[in-house]
Amino acid sequence: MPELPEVEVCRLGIEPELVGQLIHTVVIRTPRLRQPIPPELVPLLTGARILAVRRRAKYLLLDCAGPGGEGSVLIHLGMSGNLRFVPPGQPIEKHDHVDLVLSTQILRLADPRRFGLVLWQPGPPALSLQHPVLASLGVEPLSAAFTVDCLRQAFSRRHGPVKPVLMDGKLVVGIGNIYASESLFRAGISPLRPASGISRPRCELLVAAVRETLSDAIAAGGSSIRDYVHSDGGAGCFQVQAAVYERAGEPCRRCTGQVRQIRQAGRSTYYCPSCQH
DNA sequence: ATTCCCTCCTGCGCGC
DNA sequence: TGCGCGCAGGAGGGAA
Repeated sequence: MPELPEVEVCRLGIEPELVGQLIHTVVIRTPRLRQPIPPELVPLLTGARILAVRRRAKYLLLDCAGPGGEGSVLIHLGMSGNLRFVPPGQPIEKHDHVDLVLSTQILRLADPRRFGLVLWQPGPPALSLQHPVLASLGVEPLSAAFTVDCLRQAFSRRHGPVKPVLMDGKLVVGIGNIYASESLFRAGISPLRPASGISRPRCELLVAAVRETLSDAIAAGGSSIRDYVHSDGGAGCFQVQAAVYERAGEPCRRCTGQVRQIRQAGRSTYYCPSCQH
């Protein structure tokens, strides 16, 4: 489900509830996610305190310190994961896989498709970025490091269509299938255009478009597409504003044309052929 | 090195 | 009503 904005909205929602809290117990009901949940998580986290809640790409990082030492919990929500606070005694539902039991509430991870991850990186918070799943990730699109030069460098050796390239986390993180289409629409760039051939002025447009699209989505509370829910249970509302995503055949919001749906690298792409070149 | 295809898994909407 | 099919926010691995 979640791309960068949804993960960031989730982080913003859970951070004030989690920081400073003591973890009473951890319950792993379903260890089999995309990778097995490391069983040592239970003894390591029992009695530990949560010091910070950070985000890197689409991963949430819970920095913890306790009797078993310090380390960070890495959580990825995959396609269908969500984190919610529930009161003690809340009945377990079918896809509730992990509980972080705090003093007055439980942080519960549910993930029907089980494409998510819960991992552990021992050591101080700075070391968490060296975990194998994080070590070779690209630049954060909302950081100062995401510049036109950075994007041009990344595009220079990529001769395939720009849309799948934009989704490659080795270059830029956090841009998934929705926001790739939306950002390209905002920049007026065709998803079919070869990445390496995009001019500097167009790269400038794209950097700005990615930043704006992601920030707007965060401000709007994340996407409400399909089963996305906030940690407090409220739905996001970005879909209302989606310019092209899942709007095949509908009128473009900017011109009189129709939104078209194509397939790229196995994923649906939406764009307006008359606005995007 | 880059690019595409497949896979992991469940649920949903659609056509028949 | 029910069944089969295709598709769905991700991302890593392997083949070409």
